[in-house]
Amino acid sequence: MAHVPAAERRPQIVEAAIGLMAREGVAAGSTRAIAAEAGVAQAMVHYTFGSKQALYRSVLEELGRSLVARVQAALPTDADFGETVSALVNELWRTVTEERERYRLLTELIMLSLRDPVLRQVASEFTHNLDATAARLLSDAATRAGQDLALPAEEIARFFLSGFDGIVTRYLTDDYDLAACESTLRLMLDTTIALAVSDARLEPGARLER
Amino acid sequence: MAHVPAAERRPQIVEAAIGLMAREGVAAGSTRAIAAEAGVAQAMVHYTFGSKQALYRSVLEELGRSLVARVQAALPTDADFGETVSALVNELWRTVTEERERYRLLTELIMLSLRDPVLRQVASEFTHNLDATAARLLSDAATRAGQDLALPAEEIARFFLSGFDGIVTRYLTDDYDLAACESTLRLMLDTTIALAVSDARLEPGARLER
DNA sequence: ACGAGACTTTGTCACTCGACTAAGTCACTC
DNA sequence: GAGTGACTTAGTCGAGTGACAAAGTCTCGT
Repeated sequence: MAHVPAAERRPQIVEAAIGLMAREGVAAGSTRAIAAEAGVAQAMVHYTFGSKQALYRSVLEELGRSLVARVQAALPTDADFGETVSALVNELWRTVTEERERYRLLTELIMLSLRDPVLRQVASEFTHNLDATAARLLSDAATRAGQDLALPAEEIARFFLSGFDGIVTRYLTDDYDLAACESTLRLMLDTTIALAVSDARLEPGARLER
Repeated sequence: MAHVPAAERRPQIVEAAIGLMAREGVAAGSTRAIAAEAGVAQAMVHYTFGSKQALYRSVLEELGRSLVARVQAALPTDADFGETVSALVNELWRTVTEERERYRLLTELIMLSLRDPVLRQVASEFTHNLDATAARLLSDAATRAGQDLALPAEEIARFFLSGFDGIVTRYLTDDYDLAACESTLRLMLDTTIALAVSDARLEPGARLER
């Protein structure tokens, strides 16, 4: 193997880790298997990242980065509020279905991270980053359309992203019920838009105790 | 260790597995660790269940069974539609918050199961069972209140349960943002009820591409 | 009370894991 | 072009894994 600076080795190993783990699951992501996938010696992984945890951290960050980048790139330049939100949601869904294994890995990795104090931090930042990005996109779209949001953008973002996350879990569980997932997603999208633009809030509160 | 029929040994080991794995994560659920938690020899686990996979299967089934049982037990005897749904959702949320670690384990286990052909089946059945139960509870509540549902009960059930699942994921990710989760849940509940009883559907379709 | 079969234990097998060491090899700087 | 430091490799360590075999122990039906 030719000598390559660690800075170039890093993304190469991260990509190998993503490819392998997306294909065979997080549990298959041993340093040995990842090294083999990348075509380097096992000790290389520890030399480059220091620990398995640090590699996982990089993998998690890379998965989050690429997801957000792809969806943000689909932002329409001129469209009304509903169209803008629809376009973004469509791109998000398209990403999940086209890169299903990659997205499944992201979900697995987040669950795994919750047991590790360091990775937990990364997962938490990922979620908050997603929330903040969605909220910004929402309020930008409203401003551009000259509309006021009926609820705080953060609240709408959390509402939709939570729902989306649940739908994705179902999509991953049930291979073949794509139609049901898309129907639920459509409902979630329509609801979110209605929630965002309608002045009349849906039966205000007090349904939940405390 | 006294001699005990396998039929009694089984739930004892399952409970030990749940306790241990809820506390320390699925990854900590080796047959040795589980046996130690249950106070039996390691070989006992294989004698009783045949394989680790079969034990995990039993654990998954038990977690699902107890969750559904608890929520169903909270069904009000006489209440209008909104109150009934609210009561059930409150009980569901209370279950998740009170037995947080147990519920986190259920989530972890489902994700893990998706990589195993046998366990995948169990996870899929669990989800469908939840959907069917929720749909039945919904249409019963509507019937009792003399109301018609504006959408098929199954669709409403899937909508809510997807959203709930996503909120739980967030709750597990963010220890301290309980308030945000409960606020999103309230929104999800109000939306679901509005979706169920309103004649006017929210902006019918065409927002999602094929 | 005794035999059979269900339960239990100890011990081991073959394998995998993350991490590290020590001995290299290459590329870049002076 | 020599040498220094960054990169690469093979090899190993100790711990842990699921599974199983063999031998021992108890319980229940007869």
